[in-house]
Amino acid sequence: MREPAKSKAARTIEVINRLAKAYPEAQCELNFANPLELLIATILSARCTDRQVNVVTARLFKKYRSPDDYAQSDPSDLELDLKSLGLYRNKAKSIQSCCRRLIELHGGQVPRTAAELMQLGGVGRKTANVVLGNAFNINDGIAVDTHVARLAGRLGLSAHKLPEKIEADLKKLVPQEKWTLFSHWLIWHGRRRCYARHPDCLHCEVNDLCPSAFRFD
DNA sequence: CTCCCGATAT
DNA sequence: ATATCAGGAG
Repeated sequence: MREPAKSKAARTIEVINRLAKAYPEAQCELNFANPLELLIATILSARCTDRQVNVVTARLFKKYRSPDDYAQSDPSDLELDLKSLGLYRNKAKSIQSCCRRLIELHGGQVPRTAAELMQLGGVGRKTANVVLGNAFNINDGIAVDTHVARLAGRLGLSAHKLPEKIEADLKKLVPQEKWTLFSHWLIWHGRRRCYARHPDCLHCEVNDLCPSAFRFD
């Protein structure tokens, strides 16, 4: 007699327990010293690796220390500083409009609600959730990036493609106090085991809980 | 939906 | 050569 299939809720809790044990040190891998730096770093992280972002921000954060520094800088100068990241024109434009509105609407301070963050240029749900969770320790949402989207699909936790819908599914399955950490666990697992191209299901800590395991050979 | 885009791994 | 990387705007 075979075990009845676990409910999705119970499976999610088991996945959380396993990944928490596998990655006890999981945390944000973008380097930052204050909320503004995390906001900028997260805008820059679109479609490029954290490692690349950290190389650029190491010198960027010495050159630009306040929203005014970004807002008043020559756009083409800022573009050059961001060139190695790709999408650098968009990112420069986003940072400048973001910092202008930061000054106009919030006195240069980074706001602490998703709605206010998303009114800033270049800031969507994912970036807002990252800043709230990692700069302010506010579990207001689950940051759904490329890794979280991919793993939520493979693990059978959401059948949707749109990040907002995936986030809504995950919020029902994950205890709110773990929303920020949950993103980190999936991201760390995505980077170290559940790769986009050839996931290492053989050594995966949750392969027995994963409906997609060993289907990538 | 398309566009933005360089660095890296395969 | 091609896929992928902490997405967001038009």
